[in-house]
Amino acid sequence: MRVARQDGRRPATLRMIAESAGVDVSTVSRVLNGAPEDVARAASKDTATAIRAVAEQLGYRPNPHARSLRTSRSNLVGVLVPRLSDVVLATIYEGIEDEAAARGFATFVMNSYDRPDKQRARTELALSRRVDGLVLGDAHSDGVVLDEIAARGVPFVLVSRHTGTHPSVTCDDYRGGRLVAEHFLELGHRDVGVIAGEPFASTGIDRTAGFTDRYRETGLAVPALHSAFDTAGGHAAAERLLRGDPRPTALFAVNDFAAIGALGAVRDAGLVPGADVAVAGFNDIALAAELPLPLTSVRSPMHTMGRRAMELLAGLLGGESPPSQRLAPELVVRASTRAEGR
Amino acid sequence: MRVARQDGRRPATLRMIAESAGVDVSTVSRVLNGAPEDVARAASKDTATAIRAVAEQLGYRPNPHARSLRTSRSNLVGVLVPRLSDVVLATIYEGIEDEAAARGFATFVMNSYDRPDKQRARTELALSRRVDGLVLGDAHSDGVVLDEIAARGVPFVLVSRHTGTHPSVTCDDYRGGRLVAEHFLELGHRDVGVIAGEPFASTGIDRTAGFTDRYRETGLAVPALHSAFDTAGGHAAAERLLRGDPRPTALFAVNDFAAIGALGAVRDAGLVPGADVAVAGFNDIALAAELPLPLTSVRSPMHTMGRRAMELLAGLLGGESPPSQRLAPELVVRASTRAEGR
DNA sequence: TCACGCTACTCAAACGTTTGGGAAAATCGT
DNA sequence: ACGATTTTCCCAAACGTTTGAGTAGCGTGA
Repeated sequence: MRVARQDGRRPATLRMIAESAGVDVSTVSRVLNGAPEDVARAASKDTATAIRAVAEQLGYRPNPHARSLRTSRSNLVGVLVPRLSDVVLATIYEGIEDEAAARGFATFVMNSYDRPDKQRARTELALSRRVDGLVLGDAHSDGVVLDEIAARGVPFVLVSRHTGTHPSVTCDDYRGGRLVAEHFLELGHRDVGVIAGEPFASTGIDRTAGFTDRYRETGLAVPALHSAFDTAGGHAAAERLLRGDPRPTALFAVNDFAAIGALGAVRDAGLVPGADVAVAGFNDIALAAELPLPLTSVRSPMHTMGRRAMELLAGLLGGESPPSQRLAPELVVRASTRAEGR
Repeated sequence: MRVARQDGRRPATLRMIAESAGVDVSTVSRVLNGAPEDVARAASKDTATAIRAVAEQLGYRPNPHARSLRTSRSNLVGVLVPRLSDVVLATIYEGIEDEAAARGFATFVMNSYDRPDKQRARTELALSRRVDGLVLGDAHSDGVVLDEIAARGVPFVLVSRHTGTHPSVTCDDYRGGRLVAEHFLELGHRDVGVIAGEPFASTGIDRTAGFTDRYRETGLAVPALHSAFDTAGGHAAAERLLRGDPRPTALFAVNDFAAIGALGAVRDAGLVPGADVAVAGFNDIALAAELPLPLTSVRSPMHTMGRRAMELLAGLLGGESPPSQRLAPELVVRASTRAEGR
């Protein structure tokens, strides 16, 4: 096993290798960490392999702090999310992390709890850690914190939510909302309601807009209620919508957790979810398929969104200005809308 | 708004402050980043305030790379978890992050997917980033990867799972298992089964042991089946347990997601969960209370575990050797076990 | 033979901090 | 008034890298 490496001693440095190989540290640097053309001009094939041998034997790992200090590039990126214990954001972050790792970046994640003061404070913290850029999953549609960050010239991309013209990778939420509307219309639902999520999140806004636009096109108005993105929020909103007259026969929650809460509210109202009232959610989290009453949901490519966002940021850091992306959603129909409404 | 700071220009350095204040950079360093006694010996009250004024005006932030290079301390810690999109681990990580931030540490999180090769690779990555220490949430009970890490002299603490004598912060899982057994016994369940989780995780092992020990004390044997920690795993294991003769009237899943899967399996078997078969889980994730059939579960202090783990690591890095901690679990009874079994 | 251009290197400075060791100036004790 | 002490500060080296600029030695063509 190649475990022991350098047990008690300090980590190997370029200088140690240089001395051991009888060359200058600059030569070692170019051979070990330089571009192929650099290494060609820096040393003969023989010295290069000799250097590499010593490096391997000493277990050399470049010191990232020294490198960052010299190059003023940290290969660090900061990631801000509303809340990591929300599985949607956690999954997006997994995508970000995977892509970042593949590109040699390391990431810091932090929760902003969707609070502007925390957003500012956490951004500040990331910046003080000298990140090269940021991936923001907690953009608010008013965009004020974002504009502040942009004004400071910090490269960043948005993920999941979008705002203004800032580069972003999102799901085509509007399209997703329409998909649900189509589905409900096909099932014959004419009295429906939307649990619209937080008013500052483009996800909820767009999903709601897609849905209501489609209904408006058929001449039907749709009541929509804002709510927290969690079960409690969904429950409360559904409760109120179910008191409407006429009572909706189908509910669209812009988020799976809210949809789960809605299922509970339907049951609490003495109705049978899926039969009396159809319920659809959004994101298609793993749990949706496993619920006692499997939940119809719009699958959003969360992991891919994360990857793409990191790709975009890498592009940005490389001096390009890659275009925003909107990824296609997909409706997954399950029992919670399969039985005929009414 | 104090936004503009230093728009286009490079970040402020000690030298810039020193020149602007007419003192040496070492003086500035001591005043700005030194211990109170240091600053006292470094400059008069007046110069100190003058220096601080300039620093503030220039928006000075110490360069962490330069500092780390000089001190060979990074104030970085690496965190390894099986999977961040598991809400249990995400919540623990939130605790870690909160405590780390409060102590001026930044954290890298990475998924190991409970695979030893990934554990090694990710550890290597963290180490190459020069973390001061690690928090490991993915310890396997065989402990081989851990021993390798320990042999390299890297400070680390375990969280959620424990192994050997490595410092750890865990829930008292054994106790938690016993609590569920007590509860089941009080309800009169004599034929029960355990969905035991992965065989390499101390969480599953201890929870199962606590439960079966309690039953053994009353002279009853308990069938236990290993499973993945997710709904699918719980579903499959429950299915098999329900085929037992006599058929169990209560199931204990060592994890809430597995419990949710078990609920589905009970229903699929034509039985009524909560009435025909009681089901209890572990962790008491937020969802447990919100399910159509609210789930009885053992609450484990996930966030606190994270915080404490980071505290422990900080202690370790400070040269102490703080003792491992086992935090108390708490049984939360809900409808999934409230109706009489049988 | 000499100017020339390679090849294979070396030199030295710089990135922004921290920190041990002074040292000049001010203050104090007697 | 003079040595001792304290206050207030400066000097310089070091952490490990990268990178622009140079150079010794060698082969080549005329």
